[in-house]
Amino acid sequence: MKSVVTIREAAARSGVSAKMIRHYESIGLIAPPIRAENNYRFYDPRLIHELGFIHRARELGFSIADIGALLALWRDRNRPSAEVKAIALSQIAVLEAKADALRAMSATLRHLAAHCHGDDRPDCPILENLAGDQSITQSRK
Amino acid sequence: MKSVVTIREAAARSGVSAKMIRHYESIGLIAPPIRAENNYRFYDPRLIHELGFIHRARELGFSIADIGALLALWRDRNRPSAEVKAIALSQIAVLEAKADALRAMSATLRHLAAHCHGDDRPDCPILENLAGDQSITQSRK
DNA sequence: GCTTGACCTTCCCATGATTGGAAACTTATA
DNA sequence: TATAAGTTTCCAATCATGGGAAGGTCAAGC
Repeated sequence: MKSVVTIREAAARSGVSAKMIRHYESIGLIAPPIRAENNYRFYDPRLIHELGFIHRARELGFSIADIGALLALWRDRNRPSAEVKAIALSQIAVLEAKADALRAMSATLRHLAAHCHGDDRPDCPILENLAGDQSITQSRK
Repeated sequence: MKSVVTIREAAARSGVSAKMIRHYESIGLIAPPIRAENNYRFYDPRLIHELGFIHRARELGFSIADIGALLALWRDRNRPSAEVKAIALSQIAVLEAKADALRAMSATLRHLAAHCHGDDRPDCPILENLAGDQSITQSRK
């Protein structure tokens, strides 16, 4: 198993598409790999490892900026874990805020849809609500 | 209170920014408003109403494409409510899938962060996990 | 009348992460 | 040698929104 591979193989091993590998290089997130005589990029295990790191961080929703910071901390053997944890906690807060917003939208829509016949008749509380009629969402038990 | 107003007033009344009002017109989501002799746009209550509709639909996370369909249904007095409900149910599914994905990310991160000291010491399960070390996320109680 | 400031217009560009594709080149297969 | 499959760079599109420039228009105050 070769340890220095083309961009296609690096993509397969890291889970990052070849397109995005080039992109991450262009924005300076990863170092440029070595080039063969034919100008092809070749990736060593260290770079592939970093790409895998990026891939997993993206799966956790980290922004590219955050990943840049995390990579810098990861490369620093003496980094304080507090810095990493602070980024993670901030990201948790962002994720939960987004999830809450989506849940709120979903709950409102479910409420409206529950009152919509969903048949051939034209009257529809969903449209009425979007049109500004408050009678559905107003709770006046 | 004038019933035909400038774009600024239409923005204030509908909750859609003037920028976005022009944008929605440019993509055909709303009809072009009348123009005064000086080429200024002027909005009548019907258009302002539609902009309010769009604003509320955006708050519920509908895409512009979906809003176009909803607007068409809204303008059609004889539309079957089933079509509206189908769009809403699809949107609910999208929202909940996104919320679930965010919650899963958050849960994983919370789990990792809980095991991170968050002090001056360099060892950090968060970075270890991102680096590909599975020992944290593997649950082997 | 002239200046100032607050509008309006169109146009281009940026965001964030990713994908698609074109044009040109190299390599491997048949 | 033809072809298919890789690679390179560059440009563009996505989605919804915002920023800003450059110029036209309008009202108020002096």
